[in-house]
Amino acid sequence: MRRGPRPTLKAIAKQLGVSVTTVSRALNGKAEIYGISKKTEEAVLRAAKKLRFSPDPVARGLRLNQTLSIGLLIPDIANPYFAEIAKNVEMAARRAAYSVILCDSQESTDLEVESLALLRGRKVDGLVIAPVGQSARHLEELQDGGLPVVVIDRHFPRLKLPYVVSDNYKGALDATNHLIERGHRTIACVQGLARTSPNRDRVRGYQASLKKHGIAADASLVVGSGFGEENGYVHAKLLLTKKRGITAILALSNLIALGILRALSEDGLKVPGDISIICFDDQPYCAYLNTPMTTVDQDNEQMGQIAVRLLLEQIQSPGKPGGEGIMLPTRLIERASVKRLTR
Amino acid sequence: MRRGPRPTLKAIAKQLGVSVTTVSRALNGKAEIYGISKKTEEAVLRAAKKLRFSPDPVARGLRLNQTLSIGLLIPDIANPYFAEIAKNVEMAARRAAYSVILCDSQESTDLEVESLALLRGRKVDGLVIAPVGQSARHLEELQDGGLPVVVIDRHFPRLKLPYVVSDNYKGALDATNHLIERGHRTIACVQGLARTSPNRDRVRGYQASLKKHGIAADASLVVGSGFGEENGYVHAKLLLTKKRGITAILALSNLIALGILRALSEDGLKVPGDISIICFDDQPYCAYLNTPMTTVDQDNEQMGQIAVRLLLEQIQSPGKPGGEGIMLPTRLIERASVKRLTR
DNA sequence: CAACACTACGCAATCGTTTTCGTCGGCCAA
DNA sequence: TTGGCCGACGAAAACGATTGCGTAGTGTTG
Repeated sequence: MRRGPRPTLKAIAKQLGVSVTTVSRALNGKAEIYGISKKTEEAVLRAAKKLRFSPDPVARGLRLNQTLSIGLLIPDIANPYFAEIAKNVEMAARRAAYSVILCDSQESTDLEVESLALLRGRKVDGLVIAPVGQSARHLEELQDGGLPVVVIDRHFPRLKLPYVVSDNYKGALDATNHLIERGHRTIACVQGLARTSPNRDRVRGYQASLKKHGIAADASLVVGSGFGEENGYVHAKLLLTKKRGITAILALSNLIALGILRALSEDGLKVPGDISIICFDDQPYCAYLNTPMTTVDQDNEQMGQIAVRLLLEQIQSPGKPGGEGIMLPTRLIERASVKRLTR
Repeated sequence: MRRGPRPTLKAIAKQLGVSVTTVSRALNGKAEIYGISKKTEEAVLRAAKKLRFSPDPVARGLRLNQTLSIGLLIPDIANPYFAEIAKNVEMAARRAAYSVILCDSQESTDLEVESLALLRGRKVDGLVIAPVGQSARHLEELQDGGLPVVVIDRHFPRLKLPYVVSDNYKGALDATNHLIERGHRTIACVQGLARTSPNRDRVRGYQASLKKHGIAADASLVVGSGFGEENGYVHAKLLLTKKRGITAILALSNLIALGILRALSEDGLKVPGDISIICFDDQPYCAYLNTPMTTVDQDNEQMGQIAVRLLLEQIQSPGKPGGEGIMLPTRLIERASVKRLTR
């Protein structure tokens, strides 16, 4: 269909015997402002339609210093949680005529820094970042407002950048309450990366619930050091051998839960018969595990959409003091992995 | 750090008292060709380093008609299978200094067409497409070689575009052989979208295995009409009520398998005690299901990397008759969802 | 009839690079 | 002395779109 090179303003201008200026103005709806006759305007519009003209975004970008694209920086796009966020970011951006340039930092701060430079170099109009979360040094220089940025999933309290995160505190609080209300008293918590904000908030929520119910916090029940599966496996194993009387485990990520399941299965323990489990981050398969898993669902759909909305607001009205930050509610999805204890 | 506007060629030129031309040539390593003295060259290089100069890709793109970006068009980036492919495409592209513009067609051919236009409009240097697969009309016009393209996952035999797909035929053949060798004779197949190439090839593989072992093909054992979970659930239900003697099911996608598990669980049937299952598309959680699932693993890591390699080859040497297509081997991962029958 | 306003446009600069032609001075050979 | 050649660079034209100033022509008014 589309034969040869794409049409340019010049082509249309020559065909109609008018100047490039006039064509540009007519196509940009500025005919009235610049006093272009209806006749000419319509002729231009018709010609443009016939030739399927669309302005070259590269040339446009050079002149206007605006690319109609945003950068999306994700620590691991293969993680279904982030993949879903990416999907919603893409959809929301597309609706606003923006394209998404995807960068995967592979959970490496170095690659995150490199990607940031790359995206700036490409002159994206804005940035949605799910930071690795171990360091914020390189993010600080984004604060000056040169480039609109929204941070998602993990945030840094000291950073003055708008963010969208889950209410991790409340999520963990609810989950722990749920366990305690069903008679559990000795509840372990297998955590992820200790120095990240979601992890800190979740542990705080867990501890707050215990305190509220008058249960003494046992520091040795909070273990783990990563959001991956191996971490869940190892620490479940250790917990099972070293601690007595654990009736429930709160897993601070999905993969951690899978690791715990593996450990339990090896030891012949049943869920929820022997041990109850709640984990963060609902996934499509959670309902189809042999024991459907009770989970703390994060609204990553909203997270992606809101992030883009905040970003576009910044882009459209620069200089405004970018929002403070938004916390999305979590939702406890009850399935079958928690047993009601009767003593 | 980076204060004010980024440095330009002109800035460097003025500072050194040379022309923009000279700066450009020195920076592009063409000093010798154009006879620029070592002295000048080094001065330019030093100044560029000091100012942290990097050429504006937008301006460069306008002049060179090349954007150093590729488009990645995926039917559903939230699907972990595609997310993993996307990750590998991004990594491979980055290694070659290309950026990835992500488009999600949401399994809609209309959106696929729209995205294609958008990516062409953005003048990407190449395209990696996992087509929705229902229609190829809009892909035909990509054949003329104007824009380098590689098709992945699903392909169209009549389309003269290089592709990278799994050996779906062999994967299904192996899986069915595996079942038959363990004594199964009445094997159902719950398929996905019937008109897509992976589905066709898998069904052919399934049928070939039956034939090889002298088992009459029963057309009513091949059911289903989509790769989603609901399809698996519904057709498993129907199979269980209408057909007798089924001892194994081959699920042509991961989500289908989840649906089947749900149906079986509702009917109180155990895997593999009552029914054996093998499904396509290994996922991280497959090993952690209560009955770890035997799967046909596709090498989506390779798929992404090879796709990018093929694409870059086309980009770097245009006019060459883009490769024929590549089939990646699948791998049967044995876990515990298949029972050995003894009669 | 000169001054002015208004209509309907066009010229040319601009964005930052790359690249096609030069140019200019010096040196050497004829 | 002059022609040729080489070393070392520069001017300017692209690439395609946008935009700050014009400005030619027509009509109106004092």
